[in-house]
Amino acid sequence: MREVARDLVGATFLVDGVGGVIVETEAYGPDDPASHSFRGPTRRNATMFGPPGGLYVYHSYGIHWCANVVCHEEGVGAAVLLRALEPTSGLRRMRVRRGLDDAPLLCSGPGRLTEALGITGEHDGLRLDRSPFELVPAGPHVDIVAGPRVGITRAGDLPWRYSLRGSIFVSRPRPRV
DNA sequence: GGTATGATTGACT
DNA sequence: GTCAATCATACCA
Repeated sequence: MREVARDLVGATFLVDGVGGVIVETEAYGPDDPASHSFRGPTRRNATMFGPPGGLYVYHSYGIHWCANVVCHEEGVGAAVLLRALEPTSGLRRMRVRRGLDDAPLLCSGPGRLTEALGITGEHDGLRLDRSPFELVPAGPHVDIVAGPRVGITRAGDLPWRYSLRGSIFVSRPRPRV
């Protein structure tokens, strides 16, 4: 799933026509203490064990939604967290949903991203290759920076955060350039 | 049934 | 830099 995480950087992701270019992702896999799938299937993470190419959405801190792309590693649940994107389409709707004007603040963080795109728990388990989603692969020349993942309490040393080098749209703890 | 915790964010010192 | 908000989920009894 680290490969998927890298491939997603630079891809264009839209929900109902609203979205942009993915600039930051994180990989969560099997044998990964920080992954929701680590302790086996539960009600929340069931989607992670479902078909690859689905969207895994969960509620975080009782406040935010976080969106992941499901992928499998040897049949075990794995996913890629979408952390940030560069807004390119539907800026107006994003600004209304976020209550902000500043473009770099619209989607620079997993909770912000889902709010701007209108992703909620109702999207959990849906397939990404169907409406309202659109996922356009990145071009061949994507300059990626790898670094430690953000906000986790276990396995914090694994460099499974990937971001677009130099992008101002990545989330707060800026990756080392 | 009860409690601890978190893949975050925004406000405040 | 520090800290509270806020609640679904997971885990334990």
